[in-house]
Amino acid sequence: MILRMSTMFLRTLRDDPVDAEVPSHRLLVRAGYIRRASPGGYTWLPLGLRTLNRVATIVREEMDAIGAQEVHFPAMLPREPYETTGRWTDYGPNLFRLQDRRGVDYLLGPTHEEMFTLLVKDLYSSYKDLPLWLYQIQTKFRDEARPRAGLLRGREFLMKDSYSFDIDQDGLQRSYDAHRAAYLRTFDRLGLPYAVVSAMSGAMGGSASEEFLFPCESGEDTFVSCTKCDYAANTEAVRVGEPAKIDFASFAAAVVHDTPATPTIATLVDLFNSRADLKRGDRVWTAADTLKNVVVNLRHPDGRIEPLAVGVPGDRDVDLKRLEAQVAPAEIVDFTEEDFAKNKNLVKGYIGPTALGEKNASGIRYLLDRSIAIGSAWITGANAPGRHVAGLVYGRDFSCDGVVDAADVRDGDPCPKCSAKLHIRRGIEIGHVFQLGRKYAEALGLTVLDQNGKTQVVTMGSYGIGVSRAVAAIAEANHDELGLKWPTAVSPADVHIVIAGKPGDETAGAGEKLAEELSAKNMTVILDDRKGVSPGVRFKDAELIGTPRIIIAGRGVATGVVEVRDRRAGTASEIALADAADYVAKMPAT
RNA sequence: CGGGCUGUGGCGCAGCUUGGUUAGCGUGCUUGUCUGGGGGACAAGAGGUCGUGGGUUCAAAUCCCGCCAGCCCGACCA
Repeated sequence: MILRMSTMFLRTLRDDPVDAEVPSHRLLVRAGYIRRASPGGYTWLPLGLRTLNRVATIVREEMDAIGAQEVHFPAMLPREPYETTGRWTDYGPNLFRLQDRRGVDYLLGPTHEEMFTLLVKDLYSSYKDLPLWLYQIQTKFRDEARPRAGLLRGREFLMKDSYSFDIDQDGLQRSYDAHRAAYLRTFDRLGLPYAVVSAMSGAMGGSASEEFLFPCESGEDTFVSCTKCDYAANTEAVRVGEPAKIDFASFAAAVVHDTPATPTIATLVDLFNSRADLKRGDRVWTAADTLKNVVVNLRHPDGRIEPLAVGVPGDRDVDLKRLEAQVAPAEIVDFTEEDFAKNKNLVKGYIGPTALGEKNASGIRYLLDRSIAIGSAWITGANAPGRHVAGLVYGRDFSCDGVVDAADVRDGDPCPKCSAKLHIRRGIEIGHVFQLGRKYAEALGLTVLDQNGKTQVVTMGSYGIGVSRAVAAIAEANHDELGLKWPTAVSPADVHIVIAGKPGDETAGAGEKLAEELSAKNMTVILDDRKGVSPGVRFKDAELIGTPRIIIAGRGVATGVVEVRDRRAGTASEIALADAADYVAKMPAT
């Protein structure tokens, strides 16, 4: 197939679009792959659509290869199934909702667990039919509060979602493993580097869940990987080990001190180190000796607001994403000045554990970070303006209503598995495999009869790949200052022919002939046959568009050679015109 | 959700402080001539509800208010 630049619907931009910050967004717009159509919505131009389709094809091939079967649902879905599973409410403002002319509610599907579950319920009723793996490649809608970074976080995007249906947990594990393996092959073929990280969430119990993250500075997820063992996890999912108990039998009783004007951890530590009666003999006090207590509000899906206090070591911040993952589906919202005003037992800046907890004065549920050991002694708020208490011992002087993983995770923290140092990085989520269990099957009544004629609730898994996001991630991973440089497997064309000679000379004929030969070998060729465009522009556009091979039909044609460039390796060789098509066809994929 | 910055031909920008002829520059686009291996040269053109709605004024791109959109930062501080 020959794509002629003279007629292709394409306009490359000389300047970077100013509103595009991340490289993939900037280059995909500049090279004429996509155009913004609405906040978080993008139009795919011919080049972009070719790449999108190639990514989708690879995903499809790998799904088909493990025996999954493709179906296709509507994007516009009825309310009722989502009402049944509670997600009409749980998804909150992230769900696009609409009504028909009679006022009946619909939604634009953010993901399709309910519909797949009902489809299988509709048609299957025996264990003999299982396992069953179904998938679709479908446009998804999520009303993101802040779409950004082009395709990386849109409100409308293309996703492959698949679902497995098994009679029991063993079957689910096999389905999960098969999908996980297919994902590894898929991302390898797409030329995307990835880290597979544990995304197991406390609130979800033992359900296994792993994310495939493309490591990248502009990513929105933060994950850790161990420098020594194979442990890797989303920071939200990091579970630190239980600390050893400390014997506090010999500890002195807690003492309340006047600590005027110490509303922050830094001022508090400075005061303790500068006052003769407070400083320690053996070492200076640090922020890690203090216990800070943060109060937030939880907004439950039904709209109920519940205050929650969390205690973490003073040298750490509360990681709201981590905390939110554990209180899901509740969301965390600010604890405001008005809330402080309403609860007289909370003294802002001087909140201490003795006022917190369901049994204490404030009545606010109080959770302690898991890293805090029983028997550890702390400097912390004394619940009175300008007063702190020192030597307050957990397990002797105060208690809590539960433990939580809330403190931020840092580079160099010990690995929960082997205690070596953790390395922290950012990444873009490009895939997610998840053992759903029976939640949806139970809610929607998907059961089959087992070999004993007994009714069994089906066990499900769900597996997603962000197809349009993968295009952006591949662009992030494959570009330089000149433009894109696609892996062979997803490039919009296999080769780009630049005609660099004078108009009317033999270079145009040579380019045409080469294009025909390559096309006959089943390759897709971009042929720059534009009239009156200078060689410089042709070179720049070829590099910007970024096919892995570029052929220059220029001054060499007179002596029977063309230049063949490897855009990814940055190398070039002179090849005889007559051999060029064979040579390019045999170049290894990169 | 909060804060900051921004919105002027396709793209990148100036003009706004201090309101006042026909809103300007680069690039891109059209036409012509030249050029032809790194976004080439010269010339002549087309293209604008100055994001949007309201207000102030004799007069608004410019001042004021609302809204919409974009980018960045933040979201808890014991």
